[in-house]
Amino acid sequence: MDIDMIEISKALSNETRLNILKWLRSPEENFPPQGGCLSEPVDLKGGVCVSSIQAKANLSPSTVSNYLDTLQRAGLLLSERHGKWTYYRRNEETLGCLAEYIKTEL
Amino acid sequence: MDIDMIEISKALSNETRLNILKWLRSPEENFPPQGGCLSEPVDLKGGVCVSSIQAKANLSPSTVSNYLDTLQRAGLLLSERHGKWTYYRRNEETLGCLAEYIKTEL
DNA sequence: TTTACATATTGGCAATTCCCGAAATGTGTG
DNA sequence: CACACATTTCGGGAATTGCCAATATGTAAA
Repeated sequence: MDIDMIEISKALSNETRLNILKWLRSPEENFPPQGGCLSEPVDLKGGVCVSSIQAKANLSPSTVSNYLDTLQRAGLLLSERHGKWTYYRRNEETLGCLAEYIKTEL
Repeated sequence: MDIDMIEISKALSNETRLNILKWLRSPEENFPPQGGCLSEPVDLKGGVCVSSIQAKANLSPSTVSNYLDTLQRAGLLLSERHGKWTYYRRNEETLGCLAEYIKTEL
């Protein structure tokens, strides 16, 4: 697992993106139940769809979509598409490596 | 100790600033001996003067001075002036808090 | 005080980021 | 197929950052 510290830092240097990461720590506390419209039940692994995140962030859909993409390209989020919806969740592996990196290499 | 995650992330989202932080982990390995021109011996606590950092970073003095200021305002560096020289060193307290913050709050 | 040197501050242009609306794409439904 | 809806991509104006040269400030030595 290699940490691109610059990409990650850029991704983290925006309040909304930081909040999205924090909200996704407890999806059930911060977002309505997910996956209710899916035809088949799927394990969403705590993932939340873009529109739920957009409603909470109070920014335009395109901005939120861009932010989620930024976080994903930095390796901080994972996404999974089910039907019309894309569910984003935290990538705990990268977040763990990040804390470790800061402690041991930065 | 409060972490301003946005300021810190902005400070870390530049390769040279990241390198400066890493170089300052082992000043004696990365920079010439410091404080040799001072009239009285002082404990520099591993601090390195701007010109030594500038020589290694290979950027203009004003850019490096700005970068050091950015890192200090984010709480990542400490500075101490002795004579004509300003010696910068890592602020390990903030760096420790940062790793802790990422692990427990981000 | 004059000079030299270390550093900090200022001004400015190029590049990047922020955030949006508009348009495009993907996907299930009638 | 046509339509509605979720999301992504595109284009652009405002704000911020990157980096420099020029200038200003602080400090020690001549």
